[in-house]
Amino acid sequence: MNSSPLRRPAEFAESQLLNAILDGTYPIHSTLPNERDLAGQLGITRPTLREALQRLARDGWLDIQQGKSTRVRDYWREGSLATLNALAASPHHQSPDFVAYLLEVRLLLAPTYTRQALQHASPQIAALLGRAEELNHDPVSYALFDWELHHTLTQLASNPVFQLLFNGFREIYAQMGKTYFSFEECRSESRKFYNSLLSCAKSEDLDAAEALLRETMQVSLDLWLRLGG
Amino acid sequence: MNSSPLRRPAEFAESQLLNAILDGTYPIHSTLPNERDLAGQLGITRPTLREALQRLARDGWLDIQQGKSTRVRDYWREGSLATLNALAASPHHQSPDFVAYLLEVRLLLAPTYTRQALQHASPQIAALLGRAEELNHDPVSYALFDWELHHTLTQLASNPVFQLLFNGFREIYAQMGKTYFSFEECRSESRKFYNSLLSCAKSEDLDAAEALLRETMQVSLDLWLRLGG
DNA sequence: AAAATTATACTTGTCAGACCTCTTACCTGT
DNA sequence: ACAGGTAAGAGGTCTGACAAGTATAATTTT
Repeated sequence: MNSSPLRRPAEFAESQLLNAILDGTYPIHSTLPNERDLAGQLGITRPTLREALQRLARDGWLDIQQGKSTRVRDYWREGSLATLNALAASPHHQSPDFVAYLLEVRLLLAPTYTRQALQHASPQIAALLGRAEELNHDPVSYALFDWELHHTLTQLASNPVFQLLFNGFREIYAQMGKTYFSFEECRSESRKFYNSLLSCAKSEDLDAAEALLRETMQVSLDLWLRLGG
Repeated sequence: MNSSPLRRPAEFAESQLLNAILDGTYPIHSTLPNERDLAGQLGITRPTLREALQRLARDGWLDIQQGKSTRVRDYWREGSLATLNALAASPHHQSPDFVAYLLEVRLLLAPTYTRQALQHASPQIAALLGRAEELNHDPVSYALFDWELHHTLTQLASNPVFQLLFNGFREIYAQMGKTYFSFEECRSESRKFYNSLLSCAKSEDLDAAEALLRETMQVSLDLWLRLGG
C-alpha cells in the first residue's frame, strides 16, 4: 500500500517489516531471515535494519535474542496499544470492529476521568467546550475537537494513568473519528453532548457530568453499531 | 541503584539513560549531549547507543529528529504505559500512589471483561479458579495467580483491547501485587473473591459475576487506601 | 538599514565490513 | 547410549567514514 512515501531507509524498513508481518509473509511464531540477508533484501545495511528491529521489538512485534533467530511474537496475545494502532490501520486482516471496541472501553473510563477533571478544573474545561460552537461541519474538525476534549479531560484527571492510557489511543482515535463523524447524526449527537457538558462544567455538577458521560458514551456506541451494521 | 547487573552494553546504556532522565540529570524538555559525546560518556559506541535511543524514543521518553538535538519528552503528558511501568519502578520522584491509580482503573474495566470472558469460556475460568485452593500463602504466589487470572480473563473477553491494555500493566501489576498481597487481610479477601467467582463461573451467572467484580475491585481499592494511609 | 539569501557549523541518519558472544546441533569419544 | 567438545549460524558490538537535515551567522541584495 504505502511503502514509498517513507523515504528514510530506517522508516522504510520498519514499515516493510510490519506490513510483511501483517500480511502473513512472516506469520506469528515464524522466524525472520537473519539480519544480513534481511538487510540485503530490504536494500539497507545491518545497523539501519537493527534500529528498525529494535523499535519493532519494543512495540511487541518481535522477540529478539542473541544466538537465536528473531521470531514474530503472538501480537494478539502479547501486544501493546501500539499493536492496536497498527492493526487498526492495516488493510490486511478481516478487520474486526475496532471502533466499537474502542468506544466500549471509553464508555467504561470516560465517566470517571471526566468527573475527576471537572472536580478541580471546570473553568478550563468550560472554556474548551465554548469553542465547540464555532466548529466546522466536517468530520475532521469534529474528530480533532473530540480528541482534544477527551485528551484534556484525561490530562486534568487526578489519576494520571488515564492520560497515559489515552496517549496510546491517539492514532486509532483520530482515524476512528474521521469515520464516525462522517455521519451527521453523530455530529449532531456530539454537539448536544458538548452543550450538556458545558452546563455541567459551569454549574460544577459532578454527578450530572458523570451520568451524562455514561449515557452519552453508550449512545455513541449504539449509534455506531446501528450505522455500521 | 541497579546499573552493573546489566552487562550488555546496549541494555546498560538504556538503563543509564532512563535513570538519568528520571533522576533529573536530563530534565523534561532538556537536550541530550550529541550522540558521539554521549556514547563516549557511556563507554559504548554510537551504533549501540543509537539502538538504545531508538528504543527509548519508541517508549515515549525521547524526541529524536534529524538535524536537531535529541530532547527529553514530557513523559507525564506524552508518555505511554511503558512510562507508567518505569515510573512505578523508579526510586526517584515523590512516588504518587500508583497502586491506587491502577486499582481504580481496574475497578472500571474488570467487571466488563470478566462478564465477557465468562460469557463464552466459563469452564476454562472455573478450572483456573480451582487452582486457587492450593495457593501458597506468600505474596509472590498470590501476585502471580492474580495476574494470571486477570490476564486470562482479558484474553477470553470478546473485546481484544482489554488484553492489549492489560499487557501494558504487566510489570507494574506484578510489582504492585507483591506489596498488596503482603497483607494477610488482602490475601484473605482475594481467597473469598476467587471462591465467589468460581461459583459464578460454575452457574454461568454473568450478572452476579459483574456485580461481584464491581464490589470486590472497590473493596480492594478501599483496603489498599486504608492500609497504605 | 532591513530583508532575503547564502555559507557554515552543528545535529542525527546511513553506510561498510570487521570481530565478539551466545545458542544450537552435530559429532566425536567413551 | 551418553557426555563432552566442536563448529556453524544467529544476534551484539566496534570502528570510522560520509550523507542529510537544521539552525545560526555571515553575506548579499533590496
